[in-house]
Amino acid sequence: MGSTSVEQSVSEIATPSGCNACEARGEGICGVLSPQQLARLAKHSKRRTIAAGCELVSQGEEAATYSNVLSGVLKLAKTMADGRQQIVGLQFAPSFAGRPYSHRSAYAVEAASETRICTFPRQPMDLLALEVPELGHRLHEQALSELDEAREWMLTLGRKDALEKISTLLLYMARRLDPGDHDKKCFELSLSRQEIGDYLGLTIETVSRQFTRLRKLRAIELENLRLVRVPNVGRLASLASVD
Amino acid sequence: MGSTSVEQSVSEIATPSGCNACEARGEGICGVLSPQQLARLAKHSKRRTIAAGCELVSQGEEAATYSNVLSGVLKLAKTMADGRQQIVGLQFAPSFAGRPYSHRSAYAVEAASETRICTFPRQPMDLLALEVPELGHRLHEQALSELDEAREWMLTLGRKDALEKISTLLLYMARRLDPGDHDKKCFELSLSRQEIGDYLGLTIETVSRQFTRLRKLRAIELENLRLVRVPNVGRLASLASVD
DNA sequence: CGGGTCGTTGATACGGATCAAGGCGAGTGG
DNA sequence: CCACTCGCCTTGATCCGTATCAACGACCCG
Repeated sequence: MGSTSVEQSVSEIATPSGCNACEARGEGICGVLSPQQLARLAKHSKRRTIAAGCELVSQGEEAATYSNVLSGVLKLAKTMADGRQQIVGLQFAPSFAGRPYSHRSAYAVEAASETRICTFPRQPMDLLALEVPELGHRLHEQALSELDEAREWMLTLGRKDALEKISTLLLYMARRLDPGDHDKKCFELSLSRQEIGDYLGLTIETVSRQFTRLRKLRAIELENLRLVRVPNVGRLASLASVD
Repeated sequence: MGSTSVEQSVSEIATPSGCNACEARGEGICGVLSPQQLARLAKHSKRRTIAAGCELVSQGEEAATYSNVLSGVLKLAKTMADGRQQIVGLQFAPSFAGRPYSHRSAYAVEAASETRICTFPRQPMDLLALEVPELGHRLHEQALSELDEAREWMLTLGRKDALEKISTLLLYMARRLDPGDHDKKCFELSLSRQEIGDYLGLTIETVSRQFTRLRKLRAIELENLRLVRVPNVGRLASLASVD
């Protein structure tokens, strides 16, 4: 699980003259900014493509920049002194990544898959968030929905068994990566078996066994190790003990 | 675990002409409001004393009011269809309780111990939060620190064993209920053994055994079932595997 | 081809759940 | 005042789900 440094994996640095064409402009936080405000931020912003496994911010570090996720998935992970690890959240496009208003990050931020992000320095962003109520509000809303998600996950971690945990994760990923309310879903899992274990408080062996179990139950099909097909979302949801 | 209704347990309703004397005024949400703004909120606010076990908001309900916790402890709990329960957070004075900007509550809010709160209707509060950046910011900060706390708890739930879980909880309660950086702490536990289990993903029997274990290890002393004395915070922290 | 990483599968160990019994304090009624 | 009950907690015996240990397969890359 050796994480590469950011510098090594920058494969594209472009000045964002093209905020207007940015895919995160609509739903992301930039959507609420006026052209002038956007210019203030964009002056120092950089687009980067981050390789899977690359660490953006390490645990305990006071990050100098925030990011918007343009595509791909970031994982937020806490590691204990003896190496035990817990993933405490994932960030999909087009979300904002960072802990607003200066705080050491209590977790590392790492690319789960190859990820494109737009980074910008913390200070102007914090100022803008205080000056522009709409921006502050957008960040607040995101924090609230991450809080809802974290609490939902506490229920999964504390009270579900291994099969329910894996089903819950697959359902969650399916909803994020193949949106819309089809009955069937298909998506590319952006986490390794180890990472799934670290998200659910399980070992890789248990993760693997439950995948096999779900396949035998015909709740999922695996095209390959990463490509998951869910033929019937309702059945998976009932295995996950989700509403 | 029968929860009484709010109405039955109101033992004191006073018009808050006395916001100025309010103990939550300084650190709480209200601290950032001008007298006029405060008046707008206070017009509809009510102080109540809530008995332990009384449910303020039920899971899935769209709450009509927010509250400030003046004293005591509220617990936030999620319950699955088959009855499994997980506590996903506690709120101590002087914090704000509620999900800003209208959303169904994903969890029930219940008094863990006898609790005094100040309630006020949602709508004027939401408006005020949008109009007064300082208030929005304060709520945002609280959401962020609850998020940090929830993620810390995910690590506890997913990766710690029973002894570490109980030690982590006791340390957390000690810090909240007996603040200051003494080496010794003493506090009244506001949760039953069942509730502790529901917070940590354990059964009451396991909770009880770990209490006994901690007593034998001389990491805690129990005056009675609820009154805990911690002779050496550092030792408890190392049992909790906390930084 | 050999070596490395990642995932799967099997055998066994162990921590916490479950089942069962009993203790203790508070409230109630005789 | 005591006997009784009820809720809450503790302790012991046993069971089971997941961790651990070990072997092996699939795939990739040198």
